Amino acid sequence: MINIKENERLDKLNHSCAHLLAQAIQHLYPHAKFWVGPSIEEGFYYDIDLGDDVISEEDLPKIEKEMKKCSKSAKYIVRNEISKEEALEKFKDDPYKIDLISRMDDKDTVISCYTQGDFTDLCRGPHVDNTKEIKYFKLLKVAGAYWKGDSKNKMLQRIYGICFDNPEDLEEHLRLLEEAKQRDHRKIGKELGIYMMSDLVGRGLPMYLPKGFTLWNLLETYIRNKEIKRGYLHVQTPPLGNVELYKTSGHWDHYQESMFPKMEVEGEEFVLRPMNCPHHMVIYGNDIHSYRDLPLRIAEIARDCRYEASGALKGIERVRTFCQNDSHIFCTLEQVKDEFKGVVDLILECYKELNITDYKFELSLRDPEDKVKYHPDDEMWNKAEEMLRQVLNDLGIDYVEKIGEAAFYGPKLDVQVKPAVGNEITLSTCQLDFCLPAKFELTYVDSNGEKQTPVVLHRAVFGSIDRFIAYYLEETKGSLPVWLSPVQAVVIPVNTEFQGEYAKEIYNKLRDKNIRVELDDRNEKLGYRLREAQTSKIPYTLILGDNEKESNTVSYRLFGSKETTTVSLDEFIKLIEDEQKDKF
RNA sequence: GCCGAAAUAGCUCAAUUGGUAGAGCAACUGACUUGUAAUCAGUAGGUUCCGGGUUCAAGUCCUGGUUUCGGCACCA
Repeated sequence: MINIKENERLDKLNHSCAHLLAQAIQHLYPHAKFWVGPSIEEGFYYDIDLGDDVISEEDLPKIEKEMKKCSKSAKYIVRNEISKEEALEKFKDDPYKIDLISRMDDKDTVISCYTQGDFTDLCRGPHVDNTKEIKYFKLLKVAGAYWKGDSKNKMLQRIYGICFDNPEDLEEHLRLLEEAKQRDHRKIGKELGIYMMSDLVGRGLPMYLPKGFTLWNLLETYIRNKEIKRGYLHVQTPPLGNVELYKTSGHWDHYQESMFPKMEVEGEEFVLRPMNCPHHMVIYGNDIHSYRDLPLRIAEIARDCRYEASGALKGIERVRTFCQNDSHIFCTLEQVKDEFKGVVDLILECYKELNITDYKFELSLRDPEDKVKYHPDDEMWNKAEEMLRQVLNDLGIDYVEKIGEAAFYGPKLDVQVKPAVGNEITLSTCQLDFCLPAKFELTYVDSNGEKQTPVVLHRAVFGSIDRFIAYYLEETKGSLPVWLSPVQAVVIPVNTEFQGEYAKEIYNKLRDKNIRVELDDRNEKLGYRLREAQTSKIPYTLILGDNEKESNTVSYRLFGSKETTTVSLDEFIKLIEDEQKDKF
């Protein structure tokens, strides 16, 4: 999908379209006050204070009509530069503009305004020359948005839209938006019987159906085997813990609002765990460790519960209980770089095998100003952040730095992807931690016989299995690779009476080989059953008629293809086995 | 959590200004025995998300709640 910000002309056009929107709003709602209206990757928006008025989606056509009228009036968009004092005077009745102006640097005395006909807006520009250039646009959605992005502030109304230079591009964009909706994991997940939700169970609490759980188990086996090959040691710990555990870790102070409330039993207080680090710290502390034991990689596919804001829930992408493919690597300071490299290498290896190509790395750093959230040890932070930077540079990995996105205990590397609908999400994460081991008083004995505190890397390749499945369904449009398909093949006898036995025989033989196969010998026409196999996105459809029965072969059709290939059963089995070779 | 919208059969959706809740698919029964994306006929299926209210009459209007969707904030 096109990124408006990357195209100078479209960037300008969309920004100007935001002004056109504001002009139309001013005509229709004369009391409206305007905050900001920038262009963004997917078009533009304008944040508006309408007082007690409400704009809903059904008002958009009316606003678009007024915008068209403003566009047709063909006014030049004229830039004026004024001083700060003049600006303060000019916009004295507009608290939002006053706020913007007064925050501007005093040295930067020149303030620019853009005027088109009866509408003037404070703005840096640049803009297109004339409103008549803004022709092919569409208002897409209305939303609430906090003033200055702060939830403590008043909520303004935001209108989103997009603008192009010609009707074809606009239409194409709208088509892509529609297509994205079609591959939303919530839609595919329902169609393919991956998971379900129930009000009776509770919101944000997904239940995986047989097909979904088959996929889940395959992913678990896949990643666990990879970890075993890389020297990880798997453990199992309980999905809840004593409140003291989280007071020790610091999560009680830093993370409580995301946790389900504590429960009290016989005077003891417990919480459902929101993450697994504390448990793993305790496991490390169960033994004394020599430097010879390190790095010690403790891993677990572990269930966590987080009390996510109700408005944040989204299918299985954002839920209130999920499983992390988690690990904590305990190591010496000298080992951090190699271990970190190992984690990045594992992530890249998995992405390659899963054919995930559209992702980016983010290095999340602390906000040095935020002394409340972040452990106040600048030296520690600087060291940790520099270490991660160095490894990324060594590996030649492109990344962007994000200030204020770090965990409270250390900086992290996140792998970000874009889902079909909505904001970027984190798929994988690797976090460096100099804090928790000290809080749990963890030690190892170094070569001089002295106690040292280990460093910990927190990492998850599948940040959550649930979220990974969500993303992967969208990436593959539900058409999973053979080695991950819940149903790899379906056997269809052409005629249930004459080839039914042969079909059953083939079905049984495939099942004996651990191939995930279904038999469709319902009394329906071949076309009907074939269609269903295709809409279920099953990779192989085996069609067995007299020809196959007599020659002791199978004919298969690959998902999405119209071609039929006839082979012996052994050849077919080998075909499937080859596709999952080296995956488990 | 906040702003806005929505919720009708298992699924996808209809139902004029308030006036008899309907279709396709799926399910079930029967017939048909089928060679590469929907065989035909019949049957059954509903507290119209849940409470309360207005009205002769509510899927439709008002009101409280629940869930979902689009955003914001938060985030694996």
